[in-house]
Amino acid sequence: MTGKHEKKTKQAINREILESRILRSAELVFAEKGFSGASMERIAELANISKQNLIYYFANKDLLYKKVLQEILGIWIDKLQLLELSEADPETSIRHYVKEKMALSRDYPYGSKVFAHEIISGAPVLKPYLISDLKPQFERDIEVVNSWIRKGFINDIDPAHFFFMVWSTTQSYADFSTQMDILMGQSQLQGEGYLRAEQAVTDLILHAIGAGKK
Amino acid sequence: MTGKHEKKTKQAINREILESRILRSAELVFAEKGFSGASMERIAELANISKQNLIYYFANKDLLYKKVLQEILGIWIDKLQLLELSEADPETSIRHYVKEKMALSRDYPYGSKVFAHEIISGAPVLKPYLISDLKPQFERDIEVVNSWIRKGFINDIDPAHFFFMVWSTTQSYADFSTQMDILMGQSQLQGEGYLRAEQAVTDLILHAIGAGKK
DNA sequence: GTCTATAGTAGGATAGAC
DNA sequence: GTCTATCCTACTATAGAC
Repeated sequence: MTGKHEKKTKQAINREILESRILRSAELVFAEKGFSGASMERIAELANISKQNLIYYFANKDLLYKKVLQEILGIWIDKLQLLELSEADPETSIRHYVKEKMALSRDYPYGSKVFAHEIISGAPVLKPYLISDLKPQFERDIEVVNSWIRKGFINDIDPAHFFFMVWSTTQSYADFSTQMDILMGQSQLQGEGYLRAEQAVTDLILHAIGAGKK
Repeated sequence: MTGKHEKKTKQAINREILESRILRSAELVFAEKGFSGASMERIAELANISKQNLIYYFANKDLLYKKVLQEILGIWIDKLQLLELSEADPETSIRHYVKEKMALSRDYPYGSKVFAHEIISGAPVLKPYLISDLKPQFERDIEVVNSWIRKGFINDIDPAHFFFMVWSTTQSYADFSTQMDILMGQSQLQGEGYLRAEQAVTDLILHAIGAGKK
């Protein structure tokens, strides 16, 4: 009935859907148990397929782990280019940057946790990608901040350590959410509470660099 | 020759030395591989004893892991009481607090990483201790900051999110050192470089809350 | 493309000699 | 207290039927 090409497309779409379901399951398990603690069985179970079928789609655990990591790093690098906004004033740029980073922590908490596990473990898999993909962007963004300093728009801060602060602070809302939930009560960081967190972080960071003083 | 009691003491001392050597080895392996990735064999190897002998001192992996976690949490809670300094002005208190926290990241990087792995994984072991030991101190410290705000010493910030920022920023110098080394060059965070980091972080945080304006 | 069965291996833990 | 030998479980990965 259906032509060969149409059939293939449908298959391809199904495959894509299943693969992304597998990747989301893997993300969750790697986030909770780390690489070694994650079992292919558990990932398959969450994706509602058999372990053997999982291996059909992703030949082994290493490959699956690598895919999950590349996915989250790709999203991060894609969404976070301070450079794009270099025309804008520091306050607008930083507000946007922090908002995006906080949104990533809210929308991809498991990816963030997998990334954190990986870096803490010494980045055995991700190291080359940090060098090739993250470092160039980091250096461009440093230059943007330096130009703000030269123009007197913000305080004479250390740009590298400033970025470390923004990253660690915003990412902690994903990585350390367990601790925050314990200390504040879980409800304090959902819905409205998360907006308050975003506002608080933005305010602290803007004051930290003296933005908005013109 | 030696009396019974003296002998026992000597044994006890040797035991203590060996146990702390084991704990340091375990800290390192748990930091690099997480709980599941760490093998008792590897820990024993680092401590220069046999796996079976390791089990003689620490009956199983869970127990060893728990000990390592309790040790680092104990050190942190012990050294970080903002309350103790509530008599001092905000700038002095915060300078001291950040300095201590940065020192902990430098001196106990592996402990910090084990802690991070644990929290990211949902704090399955540490949760009760966070509730019983960390939370009360957190609430006292929140009150100290609130009193500063009431007296007009610092900006009207959100104390909880302020602490999250300080913790995540300072701990990232232990947990995310791999990433920092890649981005800045490893030499940039040793010796003098670490002092510069401490200075940069302190400045950013003091400005963030508007301390020192009196 | 999905399943059953199973090979292969790593690692935690125990028993018992010395 | 330390060692050798061994058991047992959990998990990755492969082979082959359907």
